[in-house]
Amino acid sequence: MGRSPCCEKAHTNKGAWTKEEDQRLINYIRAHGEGCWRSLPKAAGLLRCGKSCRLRWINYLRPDLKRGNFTDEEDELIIKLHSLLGNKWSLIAGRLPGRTDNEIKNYWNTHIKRKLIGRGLDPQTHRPLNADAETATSTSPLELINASPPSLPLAEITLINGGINYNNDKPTAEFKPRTDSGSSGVTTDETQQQQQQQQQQETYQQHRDNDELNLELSIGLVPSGTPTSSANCAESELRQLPLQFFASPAAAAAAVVAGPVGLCCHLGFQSRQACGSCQSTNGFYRYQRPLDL
DNA sequence: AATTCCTACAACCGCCGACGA
DNA sequence: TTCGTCGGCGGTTGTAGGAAT
Repeated sequence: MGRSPCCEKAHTNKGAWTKEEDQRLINYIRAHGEGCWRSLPKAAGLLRCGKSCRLRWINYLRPDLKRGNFTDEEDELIIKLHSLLGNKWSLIAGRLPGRTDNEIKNYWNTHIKRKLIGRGLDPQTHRPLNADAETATSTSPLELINASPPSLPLAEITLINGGINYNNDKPTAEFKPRTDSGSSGVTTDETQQQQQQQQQQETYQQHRDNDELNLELSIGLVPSGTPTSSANCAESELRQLPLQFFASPAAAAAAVVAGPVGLCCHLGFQSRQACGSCQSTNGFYRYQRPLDL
């Protein structure tokens, strides 16, 4: 037995919305607020599916929507957030006031993808396009978070070339190499895996030592009580972060997006000099100044 | 001027998780 | 515990309008 349709499709309009339909929807929501989308069309006198009403309102009619082209700052923020979250458009949209997930998704597919390709980066992995073919089936940073042990303390996360480090109170972070073996179903025996990981770690170290490409991205939760507009967020403050535990890796990832987040991204060729907003400790860049998002 | 191609984006579809009965 | 409903999400499609031929 299949699922019942969300609405009676035989008597619903489809396609582009008319001005009259828009006005009916606006008037109804102004009068009654956003409520039960299923019953809204009938109550508002619309021959539309409730889902369609919701989409129209959220993506087009909402008064707080920002219209117009994306700014360069928004571009870069989307790129950074995508490198962290993958295609989690709703989470990304949550960090861009006035922008919708649909809008960002479309903008990504039409503009940013090309922009990244122009920079020589793979839009999905954010890694160099000329990287080895075996990295094509790479794991997204969010997947790496999901692959991490449950109830992970998320005081600070550092993503490095697709790898991920969890830094809590230890100055030396353990590097977790990315797993490039493709689908999670592929398994090798343990010694092979260990050898592979060791090799990857050595390769990574070599790249670091040789000052080659720097694709580091650091992210940390802003300590509670720290003003996000603060010019300086000393690392000592970060150390005092109470450890936070999350019920699931997904919850941890969501917390990264929901709360104030400090981001620092280094693209291009490696230089030992950190940007003004972060500092390097033990080879790992950490943000100093939270980004005002 | 007509036709074809390309781009941008609004809208739809199907799936999933949360929630209540 | 199971089942049905609902809201939300991401992927995909349809189409209007502009550019190229």
